[in-house]
Amino acid sequence: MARPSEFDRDEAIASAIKVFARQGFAAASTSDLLERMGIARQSLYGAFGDKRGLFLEALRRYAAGSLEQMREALAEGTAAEGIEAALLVGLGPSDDVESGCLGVGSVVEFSRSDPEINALNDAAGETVVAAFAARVRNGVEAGELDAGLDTDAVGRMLLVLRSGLKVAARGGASKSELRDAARLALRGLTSIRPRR
Amino acid sequence: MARPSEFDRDEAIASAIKVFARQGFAAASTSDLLERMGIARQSLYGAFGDKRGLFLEALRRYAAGSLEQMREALAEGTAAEGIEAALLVGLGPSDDVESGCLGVGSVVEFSRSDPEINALNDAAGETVVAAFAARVRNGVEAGELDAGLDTDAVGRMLLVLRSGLKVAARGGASKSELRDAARLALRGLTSIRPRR
DNA sequence: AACGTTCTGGACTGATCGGTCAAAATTGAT
DNA sequence: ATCAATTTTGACCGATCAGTCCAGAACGTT
Repeated sequence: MARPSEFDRDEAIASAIKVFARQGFAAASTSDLLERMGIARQSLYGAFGDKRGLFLEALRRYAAGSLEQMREALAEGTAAEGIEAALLVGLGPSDDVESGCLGVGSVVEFSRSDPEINALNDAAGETVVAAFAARVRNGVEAGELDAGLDTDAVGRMLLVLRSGLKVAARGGASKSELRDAARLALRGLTSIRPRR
Repeated sequence: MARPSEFDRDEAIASAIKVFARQGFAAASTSDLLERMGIARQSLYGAFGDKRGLFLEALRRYAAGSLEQMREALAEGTAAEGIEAALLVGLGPSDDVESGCLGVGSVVEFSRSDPEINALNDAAGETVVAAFAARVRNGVEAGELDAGLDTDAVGRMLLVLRSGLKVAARGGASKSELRDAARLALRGLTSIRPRR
């Protein structure tokens, strides 16, 4: 048999996520990645093909982890509380001032120019929307949210809102500013309100 | 006297804005810029110092233009209509599928790493927030919006929302999806509603 | 212990990066 | 027409980029 790998693939990807999240794809040099991942050049190309392959793997991993975080937060308290928690989880300068969201980062950096990245982001977005929508339906059934809501549309709005919060966090907004913004945008969902 | 410039500075900046908005700062090579701007290498360095200087100039110009667009849209119809229009102006795939927002793009790309860019974006953000807040106050006085609102906080929320919409647009969202998301997030602002 | 296999480290490659330089070209003023 | 000033042009620079190659080290198997 052959000599086994000396590095842990999961740890290496986790380190790559940090680098990509802070610097973006283009600005993260392979040397940066190798240094932070603690592996040799050949190991990277052997294990991930090339820089883009590593990025795709990192994006997949990040999306899965991010979704899991959101699902947990979403289950908290009332529907409004859970949604607010899911919108804010992982944000704010408390974690890492310079570290951004790989999802938002890749959408902004690549737009629709890379089909594979697009497919990944589209799928991740739909999953998040579905999770939000399910919690909204749940809240409506519990009488916590306005019964007249189009739950899918609300799900999409919440994804938009979360993207905006991530941009604001990356721009330096404080946790309390983010929370206030989230609450204000959520006002329209709670309780029955007169139609104009 | 000396030989006059052969290129129009404003046009050159406008072209640079397009390149930077589509590709970001790092991925836009000086060769890309020169080609699209239609000027020679030395002209760029003579007129703008370096690539970053050109970017700063482009960002300034873009922010001013974007603000002007928003002010016009903001004045339309009722407060809610104006705010919705301001949130959506310039967005959607109708204009250019690949062209993004230089403001959001630079925040995501640079985070807080470049003080000069940060100062520009911070100032632009505050101006937008102030414009939104003023329109909200106006709407409250006209009885169109809930009187209990913290208008500054609403202004900040609207900036967050606009960032999110720009990300969604860059990700390929349709105009109607963007409009629906904006309206849902604005529901909480219109008319008096019972406190939970 | 010897072998085959795989991984590691570091030198290397052509391409491209942002930026500079010097000479030619073009202008208004005299 | 000549001159001073300034832009343009295109060649050029070292640095860095993503990616390749190869020799040697480290393993499981036998």
